[in-house]
Amino acid sequence: MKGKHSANKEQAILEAAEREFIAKGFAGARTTSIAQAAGVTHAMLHYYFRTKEHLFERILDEKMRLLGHSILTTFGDVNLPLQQRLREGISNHFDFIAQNPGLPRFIVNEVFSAPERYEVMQHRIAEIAGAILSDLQHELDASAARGETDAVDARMLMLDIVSLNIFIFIGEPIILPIFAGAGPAEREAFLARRKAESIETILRRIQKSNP
Amino acid sequence: MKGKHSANKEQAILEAAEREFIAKGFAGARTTSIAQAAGVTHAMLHYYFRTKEHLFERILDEKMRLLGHSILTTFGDVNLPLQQRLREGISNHFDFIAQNPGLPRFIVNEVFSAPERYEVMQHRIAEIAGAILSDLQHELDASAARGETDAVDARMLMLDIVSLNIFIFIGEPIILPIFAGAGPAEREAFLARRKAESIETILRRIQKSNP
DNA sequence: ATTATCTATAGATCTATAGATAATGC
DNA sequence: ATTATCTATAGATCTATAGATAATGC
Repeated sequence: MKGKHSANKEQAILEAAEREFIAKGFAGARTTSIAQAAGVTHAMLHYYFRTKEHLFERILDEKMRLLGHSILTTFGDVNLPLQQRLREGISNHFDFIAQNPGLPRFIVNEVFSAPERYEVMQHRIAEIAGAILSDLQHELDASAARGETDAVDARMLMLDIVSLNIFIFIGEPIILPIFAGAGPAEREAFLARRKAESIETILRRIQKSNP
Repeated sequence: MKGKHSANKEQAILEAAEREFIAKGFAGARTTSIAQAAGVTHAMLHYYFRTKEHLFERILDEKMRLLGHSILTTFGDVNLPLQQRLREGISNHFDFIAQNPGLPRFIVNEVFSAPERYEVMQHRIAEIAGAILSDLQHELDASAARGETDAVDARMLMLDIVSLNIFIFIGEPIILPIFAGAGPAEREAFLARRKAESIETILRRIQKSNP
């Protein structure tokens, strides 16, 4: 059984590791820096997690689950009318990313630099995505058949949403200084505009062209 | 003056370094691996470029210029009508990224992990972007005034284009296995669809809603 | 004479572990 | 008795350079 104070240190290491890994990636992260940031000696890190790799995978797994979950929220409430559902889904997805702005870059990088880490999850993700997308496709087709919207491929629409919502955060260090400004208030305002823009762009994407 | 064979080796080092840095980032790259891939002894790398940092900046600068240039192409031929201009600009931009698929991720990562490297270029980029955007805004406003399109903010539209075009490539190792397939033919077909989707989405973004 | 290349190694990190000591729970 | 923590250090890389040797251009 774990001692009372151990939980603090183990947790402190995990939190410090999350910051370090997300900021610098696996290769750039230093176990000594993590230990220092967590306020423990370096040996403790190996006591709890054996290796750097081990600790890293613990963080990566958690973050991958988080990101996967965020995609699900994009589909919103199934009981709402199509446009309303999209509106809410995009908004929820955007808000989630805004609260975890470093997440997409972190995952994409680590999957890229070590694809084998991702292979395990791939099938599971593909399965879930397939199910949800075919449901969305049905709804899109029905709406088009009623003449309320133009026909569109659900997969393309999904990628449009994710692209519009996520790219800003991945490119933030380049984009923000140019388009917004340094202050946090300006950042807030800019993000609000981007969120509205995502929604507007997607709704126009399915809007009937020649009524 | 440089000896005849030196150019080959120096160039070989640069090319190997580009691959290594883009694949693994600054922290993950190994000068020994670069030398080996270039077919030279490790000492040669330091003979030509003194330090790893030096070699890296050489690559990063070149790639940044390249990416900056690619943004310019997005604005296409100024003499064409608005829709046509956007169509061609988006297509050119997409094609450029498709030929340098690792570029956006590389730049974004290195800027993120060392923002001070980017500060120098920031002002210059902001200036160029500002000039081009105000020109595009004029054209968008004129078109809206003529009642041909809906009004839209040029900066938002630009970010929409860049998001839609680039995100696919940044997320490629995650997206492609799910949405397309492993083969190069499937990749080609998928990319063609995405390019068409970018264009369609942007044109619909400015399309007049209530004619 | 200068430039290019190689061998060998110094010096700096960084991860990981061994082994001793302190704290905790039964 | 078991779990947590610390000190000290081994062992593995990795970058960088010193110093010797070979190739090139004048």
